[in-house]
Amino acid sequence: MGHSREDKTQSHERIVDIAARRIREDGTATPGVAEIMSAAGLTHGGFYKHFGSRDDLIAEATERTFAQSSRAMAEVTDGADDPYAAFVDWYVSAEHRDHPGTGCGVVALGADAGHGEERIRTAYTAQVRRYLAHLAQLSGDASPDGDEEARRRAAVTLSTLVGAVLVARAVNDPELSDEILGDVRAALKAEPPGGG
Amino acid sequence: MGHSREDKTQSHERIVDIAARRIREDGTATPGVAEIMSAAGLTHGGFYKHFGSRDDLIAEATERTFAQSSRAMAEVTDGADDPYAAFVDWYVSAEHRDHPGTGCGVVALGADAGHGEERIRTAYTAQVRRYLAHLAQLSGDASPDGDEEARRRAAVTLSTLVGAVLVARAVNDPELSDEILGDVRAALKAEPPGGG
DNA sequence: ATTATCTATAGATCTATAGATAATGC
DNA sequence: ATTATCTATAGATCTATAGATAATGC
Repeated sequence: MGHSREDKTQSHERIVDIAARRIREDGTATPGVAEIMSAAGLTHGGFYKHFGSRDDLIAEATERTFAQSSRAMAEVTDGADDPYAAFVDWYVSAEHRDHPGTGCGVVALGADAGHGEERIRTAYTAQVRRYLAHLAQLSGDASPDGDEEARRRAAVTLSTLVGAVLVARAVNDPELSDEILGDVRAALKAEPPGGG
Repeated sequence: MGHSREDKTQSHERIVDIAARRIREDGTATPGVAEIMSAAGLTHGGFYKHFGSRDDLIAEATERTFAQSSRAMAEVTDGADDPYAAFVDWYVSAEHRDHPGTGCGVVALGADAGHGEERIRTAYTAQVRRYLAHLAQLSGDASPDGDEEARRRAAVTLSTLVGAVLVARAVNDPELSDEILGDVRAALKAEPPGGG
């Protein structure tokens, strides 16, 4: 048995990390308490010393998902020659499509957030705002209404990114899936945010 | 008791219609056999005389969802002054966002299709192809590479439509949700498919 | 003494089946 | 006689709890 308080903290982190991956892979409803605890190397009995309920874990895992997304977004764009193109290429990639567990929660958890508890929706909404702000900032629009126009454009860009990955994951024809991703990458980069 | 063979056919249709609505509202995993049968005015015991398993019902309900989507798409564009604008306004509307049960399955079932059985993904893929063909056809592109270009554009447009409604349903700030829908409507109509 | 985790299990829920009931349809 | 639906229930699964165990930490 692991027993120290530090062990407990590490167990907690491990449980949340695993849940954050599993809910993106299979949705918030699918992974059970026993499965998640087992993946964390623990038995299910101790779960309720860590969380008040399964819903509490799912909410915490959702929040962690978006914290990870924020970091990933910054890592991808920071220091890139063309941050906007780097962001598009990262988001609309076969790699991202094929690994939802480590990918963006806005696409993986979109449907679940729509059906879910307020705490999940609040975390989701905050991440959408961060994406919009980041995308708008990447657009170097210098026109008078630049800020407002950039924000409008960011909403459209985000919708396109999210929709492309959602559909690319759902179709069971790999060629069609690749085609959608390729078309969206090309279109978004051909008309970058500040380019009008 | 209702007993005739016609009664059974009607019961079957009612069960599938209700399931097709409920899976779009809450996902394919949520509605139970008992709940769906009860909503159809029946008890759960008779379910397995209609379907081999719950999964069979969900697959049939998915297929019905997309059959309904195909009809809705045609109704919206047929006879419209500007079929493309009519389609965008219909898809990216508050009405569509607020009524997933009668709306498009490509957005409502996207995540479930990604996790789901092959039969669901096949129905989903067929509907994506129909949307792409319809959108490409609405684009009156007369340039040499018109067909190919129109198809590429359709993939981008579909991604934007789907992503906008997914995100608009998930955020819990009504103003942000309305803003995303409004921005996407304006952007897609400002740059219609054949317009370059 | 406290506590992090374990084993065992209660209680609820869900899919699926068995057998009864009351009509239809030959 | 057949069958569409009903009542009742078996069996599996899942969340949550109770009590035991073996360390930590004062």
